[in-house]
This record gives sequence, C-alpha cells and structure tokens, in this order.
Amino acid sequence: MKKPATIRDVAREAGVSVAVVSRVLNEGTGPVAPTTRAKVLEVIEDLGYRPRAAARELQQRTTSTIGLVVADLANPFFARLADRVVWEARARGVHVVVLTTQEDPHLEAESIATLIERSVASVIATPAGDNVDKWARLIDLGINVVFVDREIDQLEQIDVVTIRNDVSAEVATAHLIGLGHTRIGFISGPAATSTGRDRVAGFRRAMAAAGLSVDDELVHHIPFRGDNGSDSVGALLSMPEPPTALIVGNTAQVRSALRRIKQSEIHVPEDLSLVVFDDNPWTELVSPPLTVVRQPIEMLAVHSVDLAVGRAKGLLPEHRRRIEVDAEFVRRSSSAPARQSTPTT
Amino acid sequence: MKKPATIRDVAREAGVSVAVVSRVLNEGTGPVAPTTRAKVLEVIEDLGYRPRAAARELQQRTTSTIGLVVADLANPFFARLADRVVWEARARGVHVVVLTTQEDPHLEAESIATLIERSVASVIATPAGDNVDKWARLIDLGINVVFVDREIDQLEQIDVVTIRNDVSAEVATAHLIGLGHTRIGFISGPAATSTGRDRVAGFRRAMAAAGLSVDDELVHHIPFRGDNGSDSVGALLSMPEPPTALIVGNTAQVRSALRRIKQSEIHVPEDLSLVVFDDNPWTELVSPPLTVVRQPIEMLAVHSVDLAVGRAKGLLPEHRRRIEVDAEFVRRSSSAPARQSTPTT
DNA sequence: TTGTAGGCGTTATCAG
DNA sequence: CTGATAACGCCTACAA
Repeated sequence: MKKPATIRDVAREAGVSVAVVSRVLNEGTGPVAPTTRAKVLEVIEDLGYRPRAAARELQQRTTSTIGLVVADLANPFFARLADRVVWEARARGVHVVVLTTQEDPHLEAESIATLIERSVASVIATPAGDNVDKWARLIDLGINVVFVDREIDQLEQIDVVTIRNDVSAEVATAHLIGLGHTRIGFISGPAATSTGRDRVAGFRRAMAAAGLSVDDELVHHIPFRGDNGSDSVGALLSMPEPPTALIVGNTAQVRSALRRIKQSEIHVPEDLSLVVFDDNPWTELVSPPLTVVRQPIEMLAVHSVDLAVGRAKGLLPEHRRRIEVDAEFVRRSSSAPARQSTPTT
Repeated sequence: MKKPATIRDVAREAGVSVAVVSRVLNEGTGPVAPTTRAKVLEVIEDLGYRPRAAARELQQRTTSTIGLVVADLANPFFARLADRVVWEARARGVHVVVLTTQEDPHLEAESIATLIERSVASVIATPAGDNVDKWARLIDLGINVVFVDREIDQLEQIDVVTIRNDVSAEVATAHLIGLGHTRIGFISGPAATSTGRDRVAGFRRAMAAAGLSVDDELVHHIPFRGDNGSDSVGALLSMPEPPTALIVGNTAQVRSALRRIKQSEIHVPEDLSLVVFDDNPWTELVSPPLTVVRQPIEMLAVHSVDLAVGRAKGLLPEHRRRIEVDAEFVRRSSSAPARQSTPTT
C-alpha cells in the first residue's frame, strides 16, 4: 500500500516545477515546450500519477460531479433514468452521486444538504413536492437544479424536463372512450405531485370533451410507495357499478394493481380494459400484453444532463428552460371495445 | 447567489477560533465548553454553514464516498443492487458514486481510474473479468475492493460476496430432473465470468449425479448484453431433438429468451418447462408465473456495504473475506412433469 | 478550554 | 516558456 504520487513528485522526477506539470495536466492553461510536455507525461505514466480530485475541487469553485436525487432505484422508471443519466454524464466527463429518498421529504432534505457539502455543480431531481425552501437554497448557492419528470409549481425559476402528462392522459382516455367506454377509472399519483395532478387533469379534459361526466369515486390519488395500487383496484372492482376500463397513471403502482387484477376473476380486456403508464419491457410479456403510455426515459435523461452540464459550464441562456417531450401511446391487447353496456343491477 | 459561509465566517461571527468550530463539528476531537458549543451551533444554523467536503477530503487521507461499479442500471438486478447499496451506505453516512461499464472492459478501466482520482474509500463492483492489473492497482493504493455477484479468480485477496451459484444451478436442475426431464437446456453467462462458469458446473454436477449425460449443444454461454437470449432459444428449439426443459441462468437474458418463447408455438410448461435465475416481481405476473431462482439481492448489498465500510474504517480482520449467501428456489407454474418421452422423429 | 499556525494537493498569478 | 508562491477550506498538533 504505497501512497499515491503527488504533483510535486512528478515535478521533481521530471526536473520541472509543479506549475509546469499543472499546465500539461490542464491543457490550454499556459504554454509548455513540447519536449518538456513529453517528459512530464512520461513521468506521469511511470509514477501512475493521478491528480487528486479533492484538491482540485478545493481551489476551483466547482466540481465535475452532479447529484441525482430519485425516490428509489428499485423502481424501473428511476433505474432507467439513472442509467441514462450516468451514461450521458460520463460521456461529458462528469460523475454522478446518486441519492435516494424513498419519497420521504425528510430524506430528501438530507440529500440536499449532502449535495451542498459536496459542492456539486448541478443536481437532477424528481422532487417529492415539499422542501420548497431547501431547493430554493440550492439555487441560492449557485447550484443548478433540474427537475425531471415532476416539478414544483412554486419554484418557477428551476429548469424542468417532463413529459406532457396532461396530453398523455388525454390520449389514453380518448382511446378508451373511442372503444365505447364511459365508466373509466383512473389511478394517479399523489395530488401533491405535478404528475399526479396533470394526468388527472388530462383525463377529465378528455372526458369532458366527450360529454361524459366523471364519477369522482373512480379517480384515485395514491402514493407511489406501498401497496395501494392493489387496494385501489379492489375498491374500484367492488363498486356497485364498476368501471369497464382502467388507466393506471401511477407507474410505481402498476405492478401492484396488476397483481390484484390477476388475483381476481376479472378478465382483461373482456371485463376490463387496461392502459398503464409504464415503459417496462415486461409489460409486453404479460398476458395480455399491456396497452401503455411509454415515457421516453432516454429523452428525459439526455435533456436533463444537457441542462445540468450546460448550466454548470455557464453556456446556457439565463432564463429558465422548460422542456416537454411527448410520451408514446402503444396500443397492445389489454384494451378492447366495451361490451354492450349492461344496466345496473 | 451568495457564496457559502466558511468555517472562518462561523468562527468570527461566534467570536471564537476556527479550531473551536472544527471541534464542535467533529465531536470528540477535543473539549468545548457547553456554552461555546451552543453559541457556535447557533451561528452555524444562522449562516446555513456546511463544511466543504473537498476541503476535508484533502487533508484527511480518505473519503466518505464509495464507488459502485456495475454494468448498467437498466438491468433490474443491478438496479436493485444499487438501490440497496445506496440505501445501506446512506444509513452509514457514506455516499455512493455510481459508474456503469456496459460490460465493456475499457469503460471499466476508465471507471477504476476515476475512482482513484476521487480517492474513494472503497469500491463495490461486479467485475467484467479483465482488468486484473487495474483492480490490483486499486488494492495497491489502499482502496478496499469488494466484488459482488461475480469474482475474478486471479484476485484472491479481494473480498467477495456472492450467491452459491453452483448449488443454485444444481437445485434448479435437480428439480427438473425430478420432474422427469432428461434433456435440459442451460443458458448461462459468458464462460469468462465466474457466474457463467459456476452455474454450468452446478448443472453438470446435478446431471451427473442423476446419471444423465449432457449434450454440449444444450449448454449456451452467451453475453449479458444484446439479444442473444432470443437466438439461443431459437437454436435450442429448432434442434432435431429439442430439450423439454430449459434453465436460463443468465439474468440479463431472461427477458430476451422469454420473448422468443412467447413468439413461438411452444407452450410453457406443456412443451417446455422453464426455470430462470431472476428475482424480478414481474416474473410472477407473466403467464404462467415463472419458477425462479431468486437471488437475495438485499443480502448481497448489505454484506457488500458492510465490508466496504468496515474495511474503510479498518475494523475488519486482515484476511480476505468470502461471503456466500443462498439463493432461494421458488417453484411456480412454468415447470411441470415431462411428458412421456416421445421418440425422435 | 481556547487559539495559532502549518499543511493537505492543485491551480492561478506574476515575475523571471 | 518556466518557476516561486499565494490561495482554496478544513483539521490538528502544539501553545497559551
């Protein structure tokens, strides 16, 4: 266990000053004679020298690290987002510190504190909805924040990358209406989240456009964590007049909801048409393959990293940016025409 | 965008020296009068002061950061591993820098270099199999390395956390043999990986124990990435005498394999019994629900973090540790008794 | 119990 | 083109 070589070791060994070594390390900082440069590079190689990140960060103001704050990586949506973010970041030479919050505002606050300590250049996050002041403080400290997927209304100055949630829900709803469904259930995220609200808004808009009224009992706002998807499905199916179609607009609860449906006597799509917000390869492997609203995760990630890194390098226009990407509606076999409406018992 | 307060600001504001502030920051470093401590804490709160991580790391030798090197987060196995690692690490007050390699040795080497620069305390990794010297160098620099899931034989001094791959495969195979199958296909990972080899070894052992010979054409070593699972299944099913049972021991290829089976005319489990290495909630939502070898990801993560953090704090015995955990065999409906063996066409 | 001063490894400023 | 040298923010002997 030998201690790592420092820039001084390299300088001595190469017979030059540390300043010169520093210059060959960060090209463009200053002039270096070709011969000297070669010599230095050779020594660096010999000693296996690597500049110490901590020392750099200390004297520069910023870091080549960005923080990624998501609820949890066990959720395929976040996992894939994280995967792309890490990948895109690497391509730009920056590292990613991943923090998970389990949708817990307290943990989120803690994560924010951590990111401040690490003086990251930027952070990409899917905010839970609270901690408005904490996020604001981050901005205040000059740390660039990019909200992805979700957003917080009060924080208007923060960059946002999101899918068109309302439109996506609208399309999904219109699809079902077109199939003759009139009683449609909608399971969404918490009303405190932008996605939870926007999707329901789109749903209502589509219903209204078709001249259909919405039975509020059919609209469920449920948390992302836990097994509420199952409960919601249970409640919906045991209604005196159950819906003939269901949209699960809460990606994290799709599995839970699906499990409950499988356990019941309900057949999809004969008894219940199903559309879910999820782009998970497994959705096409279940029976029947699910009609889905596929979120373009890659796009979300790319844009987020672009903003995060771009801001850090200060080469983006001052004003806050809001990037919306379209989700893709993929019709498969879980949605089908409504049966002749049978009068209530 | 005001610049962050430093320890000096706090000291001045509190009317004490930086040493005192430092002491209240790291309790136990030295004595501080209760009143002074209170005053300092108050100022810290007021100024929203946060010690700068880079400065700390610079003068201390080590970091409170560990690196996690996995192939990609889009793979649910790694995603869940990462999730637990991040979580367990947080519980111990350390951060995680996640790096992905896409199973590419070159990217892996790059990741290793990065981790050296960041002078992380430890790294948890699923090594691709090459880069033996690079990993060794990490050790040489005093950075603790923990291999999880896979390992590299030449690196005997490195801590390892893994499931009992051979036994798991043996159990799965014995299960199928018990159901009357004699021609069993096995799709495994690359022969260059420990998991790829060990699982096949277990498979062969079980076959031998039952007095069955193994047709080498039925054993496929395929990469983790790409769509080879589908190809393998295709090849297997189009053999003159196809297997009546199949074990997919390459988690990353389960989906690909499954998709191909669904596309074919083959019925599971009537025509083909199926057992896969995967613990993914979706495996029980497909039809039929899959019989699986469930990897205890949480255990792998916990032990890895324990080792990584424990080593970093130097409170673990010198000698290298090797932790093996049992995988859980979960029988569901994709495996069934073999039909009366029909003679070859 | 508290304060002073030196150093951690780099980069940046300014003379040579 | 190259070389001293002063920060960067924090910890830690060593003094007081």
